[in-house]
Amino acid sequence: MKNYHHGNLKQKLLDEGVRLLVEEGYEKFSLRKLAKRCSVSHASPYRHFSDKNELILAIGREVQNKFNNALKNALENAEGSQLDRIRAMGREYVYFFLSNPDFLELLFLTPELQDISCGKHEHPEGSSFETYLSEVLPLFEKYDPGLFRIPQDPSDQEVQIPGELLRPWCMIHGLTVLLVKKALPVRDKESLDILIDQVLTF
Amino acid sequence: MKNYHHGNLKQKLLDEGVRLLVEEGYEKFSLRKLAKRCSVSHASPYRHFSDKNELILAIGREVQNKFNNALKNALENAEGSQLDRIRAMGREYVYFFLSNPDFLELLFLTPELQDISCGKHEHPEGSSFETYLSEVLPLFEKYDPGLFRIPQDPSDQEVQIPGELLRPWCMIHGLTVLLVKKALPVRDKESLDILIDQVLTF
DNA sequence: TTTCCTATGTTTACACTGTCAACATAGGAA
DNA sequence: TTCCTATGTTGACAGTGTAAACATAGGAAA
Repeated sequence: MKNYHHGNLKQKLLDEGVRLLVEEGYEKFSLRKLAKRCSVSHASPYRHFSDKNELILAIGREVQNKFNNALKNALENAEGSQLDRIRAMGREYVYFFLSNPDFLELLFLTPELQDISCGKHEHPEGSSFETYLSEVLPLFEKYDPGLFRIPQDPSDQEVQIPGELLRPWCMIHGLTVLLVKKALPVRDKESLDILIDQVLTF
Repeated sequence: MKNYHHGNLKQKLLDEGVRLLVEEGYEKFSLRKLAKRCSVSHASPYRHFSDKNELILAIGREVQNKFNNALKNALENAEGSQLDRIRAMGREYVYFFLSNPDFLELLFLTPELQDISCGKHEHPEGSSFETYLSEVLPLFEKYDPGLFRIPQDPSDQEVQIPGELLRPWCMIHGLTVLLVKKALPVRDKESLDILIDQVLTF
């Protein structure tokens, strides 16, 4: 039997998994469909992931990395004032989820993935919020960097995120949800960018 | 056979459905479990709802109504300046989802439900965003009410929501997500309220 | 009262799902 | 050359959504 061993099934599962997720949506995603797509029997994913949850979590990390890189690039290539740079990142934030609406669910709603996107830092890449903080931090040298650390023990903590960083994040995330869910109609990219700037005004 | 006909199964499915959803979470929710809970055979829900989706959509509307009423009450009972009243509503917004985290998924992520929570108005109760707009509108008499209408045809529309209303909504929704997903630790209700006020400062 | 219709329930069946255990083999380590 | 293990396959199982065929309670009509 030829190609009994696949070679690099794990990565193929991840790549094809992202595609399947985009095509079918989170609800209709299934392990067996994914296995079939990779031309492999329905149980073989279990050699690489202990669980469906574990697979989706890994896919989430892939998407998370893309998202973080997109934000980082936008921030690094932006010019102008601090506010200009934050706005550039905000645009990228919106674009990212607008062109892949299912990623919004994936990153912020999958029960196991919420830790990745929002807070706890079990894997080295860090959460999008942490990336946001650490990237935006240099724009605000006046603050003590210690202020931005997300505490290890959530049970005994004071609110530590300064409003100057928290508020843009809340704002742009809320706007993204409204846009992705089509609560706000936008005519074209111009008016979208105007809307983003309008919202990111402090 | 006694009680062959149930009496009011439809409402019981909705009530028990909300409970099941809270207990098991959105992922593990199943029609058959719900039927068993209602002491009824697994196919009987189909006499009242054409679909699992349709049932969840109906449950969503129940939750939506609770949510809208909670916001409305908070706004009506609030005193003080316009900003004070918006902040009161913001607190209620956060409390609601913090005490029932699964409702956040239900209202804003269920594919079919996004229309309910966010924008399109197929049912009379209106979306939470519309409720928000129509309730908050009186606080801003200086604006033309026409500005706040969500347009019927999304394809040919200008951005029409004034920033004074859009920004608080984005803000409080983004904050809610961060809090529900535990990205931001809060010690107690006092510091939570401080955080909300901090974020809702314009 | 009797008849019969329909709303609402049940039963059975099917394809599909996640998951596991038993098995098979490719390809490197000893 | 031998054998081990990582990686694949096959078959089974319980649970899922859904549809079709069937049953009856309880009111409408006679």
